[in-house]
Amino acid sequence: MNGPMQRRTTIKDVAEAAGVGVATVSRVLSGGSASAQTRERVLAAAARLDYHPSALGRNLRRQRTGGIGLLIPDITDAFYARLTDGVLSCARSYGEPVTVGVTGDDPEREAELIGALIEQSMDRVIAVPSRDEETAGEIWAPALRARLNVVFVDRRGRPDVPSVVADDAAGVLTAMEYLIGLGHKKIAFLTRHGQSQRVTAFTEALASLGVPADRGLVVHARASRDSAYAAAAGLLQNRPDVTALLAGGNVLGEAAVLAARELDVRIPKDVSLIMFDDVPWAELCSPPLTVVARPAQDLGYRAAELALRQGRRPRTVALPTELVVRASCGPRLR
Amino acid sequence: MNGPMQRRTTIKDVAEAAGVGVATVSRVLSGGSASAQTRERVLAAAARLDYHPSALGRNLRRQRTGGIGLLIPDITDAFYARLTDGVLSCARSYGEPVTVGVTGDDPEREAELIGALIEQSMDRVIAVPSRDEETAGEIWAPALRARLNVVFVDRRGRPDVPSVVADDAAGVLTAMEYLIGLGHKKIAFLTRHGQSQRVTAFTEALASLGVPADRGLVVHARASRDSAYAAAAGLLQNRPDVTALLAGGNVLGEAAVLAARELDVRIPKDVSLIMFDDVPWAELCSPPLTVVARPAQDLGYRAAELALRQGRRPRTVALPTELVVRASCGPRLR
DNA sequence: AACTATGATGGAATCGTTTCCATGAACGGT
DNA sequence: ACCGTTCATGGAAACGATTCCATCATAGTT
Repeated sequence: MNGPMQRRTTIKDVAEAAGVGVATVSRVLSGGSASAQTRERVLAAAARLDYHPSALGRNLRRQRTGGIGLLIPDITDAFYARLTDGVLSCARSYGEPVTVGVTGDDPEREAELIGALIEQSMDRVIAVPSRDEETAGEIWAPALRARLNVVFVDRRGRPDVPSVVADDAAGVLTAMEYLIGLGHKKIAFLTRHGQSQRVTAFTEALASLGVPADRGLVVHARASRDSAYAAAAGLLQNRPDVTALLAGGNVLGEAAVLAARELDVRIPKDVSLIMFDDVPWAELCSPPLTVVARPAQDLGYRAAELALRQGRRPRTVALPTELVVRASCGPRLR
Repeated sequence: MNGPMQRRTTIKDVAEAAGVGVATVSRVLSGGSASAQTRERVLAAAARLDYHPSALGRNLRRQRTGGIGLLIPDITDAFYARLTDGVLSCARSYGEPVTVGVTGDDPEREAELIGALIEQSMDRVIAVPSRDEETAGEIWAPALRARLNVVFVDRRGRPDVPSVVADDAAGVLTAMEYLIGLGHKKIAFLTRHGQSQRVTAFTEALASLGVPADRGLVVHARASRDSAYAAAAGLLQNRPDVTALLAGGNVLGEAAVLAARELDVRIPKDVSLIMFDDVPWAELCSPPLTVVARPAQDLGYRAAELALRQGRRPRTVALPTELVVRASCGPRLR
């Protein structure tokens, strides 16, 4: 701005101003041994010089950067936005910054972001792994070799890395019980990458509730919103026998609602709908959507607590899901 | 994991293995002067030792941390999630990480987060300032003194800091023209902190279109979702003469839809509704909402480009808004 | 008075990379 | 053969904070 750049005040300046050694200033500012008189002089000098320590020297000496690295698939997905909010809340209470990266569920991008975190020696990482156990193991091996404190969230990645997840299986089961209780037998599951546990739970729930499985009723969409819409529309068009739909995420739920409207499929008269995740707009739909609510903020908060924790850590933390019944499900009419 | 922690490979190891000096390794890896033969030997040694430079030494030597700091009011607000997505997209194309902080529109939290960015010597910052020009000036003074490259986004903060904003005034005017064109005279504006420019534009639009202003029709909500709902419900209850409502943000729009439903106010028969920001669920509502669309991702992307830019920068970048007509507005019936 | 223990203090090494600047080799011209 | 220029090269300083360890002063005990 105005005039030549002034040199930033350093610990040497404070030491000189207080008439002590730099080790003494460092001890005073970080709680080490110092007499009351020395402490007073140092703090007065620091205040007078408006001294703010630089993290750069500290980071080099300690061989690590503070803060948390967070890797998520999509920040515009309301669920991941709220999960991020949970991480930020917890991190803030510890005074730790959060560096966010979006992987797009692409393993190459994930590997690149992991490399960047290692380069910064950011040793606490929370991630929604883009791949399941075997490939995630490989992608995350450099991070573990570099001794990063990794916590997976929302999905399990490798068995030896702690994870914080929602009890998806219970959520799916509860939803299926509800729909089957309403008489539905032809229930579709709209899913996408990263939801293999929900797919497994769907199949197992059908078996345990005595409903014949129909493999054609598990429809996979790709990562984009357009693909989700196409999958939903395709299902509603090609399978008019379907009377209930479980959407594995809120982007899929959104696609299902739009496709139903476009095809004049009435919810819940023609098709009952349950979607995963309670997002604010679930209530705004007409009818308001019944959802399997997963505690996004809590998942994030707990993952951050685990990542910031020293010493022994639990292997997996599972948080409960909850069926929130609104008005998008009705009895089977055909 | 297994065995004692191995020391990380450093540039000295590579130098020794290649039989050169560390300055030579540094030059080879960062594009300086080196013979072809030397270059080959250094790169082979680096590959063989699986050497990855540490940013910690570089940061200290250069007196700065790479990456961008981003301060926004609320990551769970769909508009800010998409703005963040835009910042992340641009940053990724430059290979720069992004550290995210949530201010909650609280000046104290903002000041604290600014301090943390200065401590890390993170010298490129994008922020939605929590306050208007005068107070933002004061809060951001330390950042400017520390010569951080600051760009404000979505809101203007101080005149001497570049900003990337949407043309809110034009957006409000277009919306008001549309509503007045439909015959509405009693138009309410539901707003919250940080939207003073939209409020001003609302008042000016009424004046320029010859509609008498009614100060009771500008209703301020506080920062929370609950407060937004209370404000919307209060307005609809206390002012049955209102036939149109402009919501200044998507959280306010959501509150208006919920309150209308709760009070059996039909949209658009009883009250027409336009809200700011096109969010994915605007289309999901019944009826789908007419919106003033602001390009959230573009705002973020352009702000990141500006923040990463060297040399001379434009003072303000204004991106256009667009009225997206769906089905939540109708002619005045009373 | 001498000895021992304890706490405060400070000089300097350390962390890893960048970059300055001196040095030497090689090449071209006279 | 000598001189001047250019390019490659490497030793070491620098960046700022932390932390180790030697030193000294003080207090208590014998």
